[in-house]
Order: sequence, then structure tokens, then C-alpha cells
Amino acid sequence: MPRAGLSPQLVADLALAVVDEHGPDALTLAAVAQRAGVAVPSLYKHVAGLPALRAAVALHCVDELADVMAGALDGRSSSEALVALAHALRRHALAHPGRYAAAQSDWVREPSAELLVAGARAVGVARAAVAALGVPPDRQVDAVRAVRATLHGFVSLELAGGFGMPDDVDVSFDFLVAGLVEALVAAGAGTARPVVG
Amino acid sequence: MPRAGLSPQLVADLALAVVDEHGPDALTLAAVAQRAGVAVPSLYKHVAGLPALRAAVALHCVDELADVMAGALDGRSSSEALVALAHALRRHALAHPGRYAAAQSDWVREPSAELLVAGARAVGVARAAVAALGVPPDRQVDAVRAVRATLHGFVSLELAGGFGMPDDVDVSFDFLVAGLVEALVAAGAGTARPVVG
DNA sequence: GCATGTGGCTAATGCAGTTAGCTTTCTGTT
DNA sequence: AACAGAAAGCTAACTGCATTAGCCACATGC
Repeated sequence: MPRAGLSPQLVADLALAVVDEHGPDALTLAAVAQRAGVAVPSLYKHVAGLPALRAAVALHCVDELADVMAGALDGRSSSEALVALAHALRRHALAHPGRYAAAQSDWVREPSAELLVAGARAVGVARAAVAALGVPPDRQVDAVRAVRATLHGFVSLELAGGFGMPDDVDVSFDFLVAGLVEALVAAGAGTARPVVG
Repeated sequence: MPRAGLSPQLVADLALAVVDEHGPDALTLAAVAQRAGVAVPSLYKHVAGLPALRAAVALHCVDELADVMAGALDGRSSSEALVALAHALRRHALAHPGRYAAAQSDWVREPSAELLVAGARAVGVARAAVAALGVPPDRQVDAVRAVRATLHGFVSLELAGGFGMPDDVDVSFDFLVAGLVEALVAAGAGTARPVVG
């Protein structure tokens, strides 16, 4: 019985590969053990159980998503920033649908503090984007919620195969993002000159 | 061994109750059998298995959602219709989170023809709403996708507990819906007078 | 009043996660 | 170099779930 040379990191990487190839629902200890060339209980030497493995994968995916979002903002301002964020997020989700799904908050039953921090970082990036658009502070929470709802709604419907019509989905996304930017800019303008009109 | 008097309908109703109380993930044959006061294999006399039971529940939930949406449109026109649809959908989802989740397309692996028809009906209602807003036919697919993405995105994030900030979620929703209506009206106006401006 | 079909049941199988406890291998100290 | 102990693998066993097979009893129809 030669040692397989596992480690918590390697187990998490294998789990990530499963999620990448077959989606979060396919993440089972059996699948990971098979990839590791190891019996299922052996995994418990490196990870506390399935929920812990899920938590590790989710943390990685949320961090990655936050990185993608932050990278899109880099060097851009005003509406360009939000548009770039939107496209970067969708591109990432389409390229790694399993990871995107694993980053959603309903996949892990009891989120750890680390996971909450990672999620907060992603939200912070979105907040920076709406701030760059001129949305005043007292509207930023609403604006961030609008951004998240819009982008997540579109991408999750698209990934779930919810768009049956043959019409170009890229066009629909551009349409949606344009409307979002417009609405947020208007909100900014509205509060920027509160009593003038 | 007195007969329990089950029927496919009754089994589906019990399944719906499980989904209502504990969410779609908690729907197991064991849970339904317990409610029915019956051994698990007995259920197979009335339903083909767990996937079939899920399909039945999903069909009911999608139909119900389409009804709610259609009911909101009743007697309303222009932007009022879409606003009413939005609030009716969110109200229904918050009142029956399990049913709303069960109505999503990723919950059933292989949707039946019936389920697709029910989904198409819901989409048709959304299309009627955007048409009432003056969105021209060649923009309606984009508009419907925007409506679905916006509403589903917001509601699913809210149900997943994704909104950590203490700020009023009702206000955020109104903000989002107002922006959506505005963007769709603008799209209608834009295509109504294509070359004038 | 019996024959039949239907609606229950128990038993058994397979697959998932998890725990316990054993053995082997690596490592680090003397 | 030898050995002690920790770390990493294993098998065995248990639980909960879905599913299938096959049995038995009730209810109905002739």
C-alpha cells in the first residue's frame, strides 16, 4: 500500500475538478476518492467531511469570482467599469459554470466566517463599480442589490438553459446591462441634484 | 393492514407539503411515506419514483407561478401591469419559498413536455407585460429575458439570504423595478421613433 | 361467494456518508 | 542505525436513501 501523497490542498483541487466537469451536485466523496486513487474513508484524514469539502470549494470559487470582478474594474471608470464587470462575470460563469454555481450562497449550509468575508469582498467590488457611476452613498446598497440581481439572474437563467428562444443571448445581455447602467446613472443624477427640478 | 387510501394526487399533495415546509432538497420518498403513514416502497404504486414525483411537484409549482403572474396583469395596462407582476411574483416567492425554488428549471433533470408548456405560459405572461409597456416585437425577447433575469435574480438572492445589509429590501426591490420599467419604456420609445432624434 | 386486481407489506440490493479501529509507512530523535 | 510515534492509508460496519422483487390481504365484480 504505497502512499498516495494526498493533502487537504490536493483533495480540494480534485474536488474543484469534479465541480468543473460535472457541477456542484456531482461533488461526492466517492468521486473525489476515485480521482485520488484512494478509498473513500481515507479522505477523512485530509478533510472533515462532505460539508467541509463543499465549504473549501465554495471559498475558492467565491474568491475567484471576486478576483474576476475586481480585475474587470482595473483602470476603468464611470459606466465602462460596470459594463466590464458585467461582461467579465458572465464570461467567467459561462467558462466555469460549475464554479459559478458553487459560489452561490445556497450551496453551503453553514457559511464560515471566511466565506462571508469573501462574499463581502465581491459585494465591495460591486459597490465600487456603482460608486464610480456616480450613485450616491445612500443609494449604493440598492444599486448593488440591483447589480447583483440583474447579473446573477441573467447568468443563472442562462446556465440553467432557461432561455428557450433562439435569439442571440449576447444581444439580450447587452440590452440588459445597458438598461442597468442607464437606471443607475439616472439614480445618481436624481440624487445629485435633489431639489432643483 | 387497513388501506391508507393513497392516490397519485394525494402523494403529490404530500410532496408539495414537504417542499413547502422544508424546501425542495428535503423532498424524499421517505419524508412523503412518513406523512402518508406508509412504508416507502408503497409509494411506487402511485408514483414512478423520486424523479417523477419531483416532476409532478415542479409542474404544479410552475403552473401556480404562471397563474400568479397572469392574475397580476388582470385589468392593468402599461407600466402598472409589469409593476404588479413584479410584486405579485415576489410576494408569492416570499410566501412559498419552497414552491418558488421547485419551479426553477434546474430542479428537474429532464423536463416533460407538460412542464415546458407551463414554463412557456409563464414566459408568455411576461411577454404580454412588456408588450403592454410598448416594447416593439423585435425587442420583446430581450425585454422578457431582462424581466426574468431581474425578478428571478432579486428574489433568488433574497431567498438565499444573500442580502446581508440591514437596509430595507422592499425599497431595493422598488428601486430595481422602477429602473426596469424605465429601461423597457426607453427601449420602446427608442424603437418607436427610430431615426428621428 | 369466489376470482381478480390493486394497494399495501417485507426483504434485499446498491450507493452515499460517516465512524471505528487496524496496519503500514514515514519521520525525527537518540 | 534503530526505534517511537505520528500520519496516512486500509477494511469493516452502520445509517439513510432509492429502488426492485415478490408476497399477502382487502375490495370489488361477476
